[in-house]
Amino acid sequence: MSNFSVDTSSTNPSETVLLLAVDVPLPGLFEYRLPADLKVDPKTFIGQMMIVPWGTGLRTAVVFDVTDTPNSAPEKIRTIKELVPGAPVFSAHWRQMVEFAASYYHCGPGELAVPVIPKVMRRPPSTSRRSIEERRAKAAHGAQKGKASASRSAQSPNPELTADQTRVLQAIGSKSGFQTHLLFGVTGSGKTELYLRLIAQQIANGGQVLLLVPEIGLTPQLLKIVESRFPEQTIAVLHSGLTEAKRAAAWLLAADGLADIVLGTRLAVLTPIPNLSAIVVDEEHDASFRQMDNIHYSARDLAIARASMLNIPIVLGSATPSMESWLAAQRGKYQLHRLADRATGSSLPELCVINLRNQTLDAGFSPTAIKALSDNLQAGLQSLVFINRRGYSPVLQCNACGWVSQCDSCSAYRVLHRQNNQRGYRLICHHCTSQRPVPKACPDCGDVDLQPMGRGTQKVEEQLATLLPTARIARLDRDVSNKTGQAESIISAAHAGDVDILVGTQILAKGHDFQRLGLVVVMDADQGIFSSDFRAPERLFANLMQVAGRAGRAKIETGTIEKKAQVLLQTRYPDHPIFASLIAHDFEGFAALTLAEREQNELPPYKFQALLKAQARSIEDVMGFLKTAQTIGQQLSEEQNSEFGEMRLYQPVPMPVARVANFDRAQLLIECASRKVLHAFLNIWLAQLRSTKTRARWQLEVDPLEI
DNA sequence: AGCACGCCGACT
DNA sequence: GTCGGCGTGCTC
Repeated sequence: MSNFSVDTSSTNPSETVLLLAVDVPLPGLFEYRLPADLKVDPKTFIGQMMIVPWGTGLRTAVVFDVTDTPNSAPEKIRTIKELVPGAPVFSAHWRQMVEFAASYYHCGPGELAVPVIPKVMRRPPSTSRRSIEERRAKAAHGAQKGKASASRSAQSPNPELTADQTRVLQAIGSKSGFQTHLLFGVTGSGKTELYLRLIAQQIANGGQVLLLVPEIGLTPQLLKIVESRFPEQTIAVLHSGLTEAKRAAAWLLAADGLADIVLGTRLAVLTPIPNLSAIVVDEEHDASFRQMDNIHYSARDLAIARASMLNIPIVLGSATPSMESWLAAQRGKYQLHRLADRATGSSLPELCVINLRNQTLDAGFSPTAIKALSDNLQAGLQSLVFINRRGYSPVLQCNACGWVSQCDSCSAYRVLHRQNNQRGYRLICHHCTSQRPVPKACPDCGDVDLQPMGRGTQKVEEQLATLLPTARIARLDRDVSNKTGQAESIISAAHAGDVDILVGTQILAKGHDFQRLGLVVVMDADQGIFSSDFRAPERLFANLMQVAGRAGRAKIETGTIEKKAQVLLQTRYPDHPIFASLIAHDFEGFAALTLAEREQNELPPYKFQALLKAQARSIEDVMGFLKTAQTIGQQLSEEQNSEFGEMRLYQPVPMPVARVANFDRAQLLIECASRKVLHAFLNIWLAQLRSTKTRARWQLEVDPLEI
């Protein structure tokens, strides 16, 4: 206890105030005063969680610092309502990381800091059902009990490492301190086993390990593997599908240093982990590491920043690394480790490209694909059919006058969906989720000849049933997986062998092992080849590799003959170089080609980008704002002796879907070869934009993924 | 982002 | 005459 007291009388010219990260999308920290009767050194509150008045209500906040020289006028500074007892104290390292992230993504520190705290712990103590101390005790008890029951079950023996795995494990272990390792290997090459070995090494030394995965809800296998390998250890699982109470319990185990392994999705990257000694990011290329609810950040990049600040190793694993990571490895910034062997001994699947041109298709399938599906069914094996469109049909059209099922709030069509339970159909907009019944006759001309154009998962499922009447067919897409339990039951039915053909979207490619999978059909491999988004081919390659990986996980034996799993890619552009790389399972060739193209066209990862997005009720307001922003930016870069001479500002353009829910949307891309210059520019530019009067709502996205 | 204030349309 | 839509402005 110090005698440092807080003088609230306004005669004192300098008073010590706390600087807090408050959960609002405003830059910087906010100044608050301690209650006058509290005679405690304000510094002792650094890192504590507080409830503070904000506007008319209350907000959760974290104390980041103190200052003797507040910026606000004394009468503007409000007093902290209360301290949240029992909350973990956020370490200097954690605060540094949040401040780094806030400056990098040009958002408020509180926007990042507060949402990582479980909701039930963020409330004022008086309104909480359970105190944090109670939660903590319960979580620790639960973890203890979990260990006890786990240790009774036999621990699965560690599999023998391949020569490749041993070499990589040694290479990673030989480097101490911060190092980004890029672990490159196809599905089944044994990346997971390496993660487990690394984790074992770290926890043997008393460290905590953070394991980040794309979407844990869909990959319970990994959790099972980790649990069975570490029955004596405490594992904190953090993902968006948990109940708030469970999330709080797991989070406390991590934050109190009790969890040996923190297994989580992107949300977990900012979890306080006091003894963090290594980080693993599985499927580092995966887009789901990006964007949280509102703020767009890359969990992978933040994980690297975190490892760097703590001077600890980080391992990024992928069969198809992002171009950013691959280039960093080429330049020696990351250490590249290749895992060439297929550790499970199963062969890679055979990929075949099917030219759709001049072919008579049946239900969207080429004759080759239908024959393959039928043969695979005869052989008693399972098939996966990929179609990247939800619903029955992407658009409903009037054959007489050309009317289409345009959404009246968005620049998109309403998609025809078959209702899950009833027989009926509805038109649903995938952007604003508005629904309409299917009109009996054309709203424009009254003709009754309304035709569904194109096909989605529902139609494929229906048509396949006609084509192969004996096959047991199931469907898996977001519409199905949104209904609780439905996705799980379909997956377990597929695992149990009760499904012959599984039709679905990309959701199917992630982390499922189908033991008797003999065939994968990709109905339309073409989206992405001629997309306006320069990253589309990269995503296509990663998706197709992942899909192919599904088909090659296990050796399939029919009778005495070993059957190689087959992947059929239907395309109208069979000569596109992407397919040659795919057939050869040659990511490196694809990456070399892609990087050369990116360098030639001055695109990331050779350039750094930021995207200013704006929306308003009228397109004039949106474009007006972005034009102003462009002019301001242009002036900054053209000033005499400007350090921003190399900044490039593009013309504002409407977004690919220009209108959503009656808001017009447009964007302005800016780009620079130097990250440092880009961020210095953004700081000045954004400050000017904030003081620009406009009807448009806007936000900045750093390192945008989709343009 | 919330939340309050303020100004215009369709209803008990 | 009001309820409520959302446009606008403010938050230490």
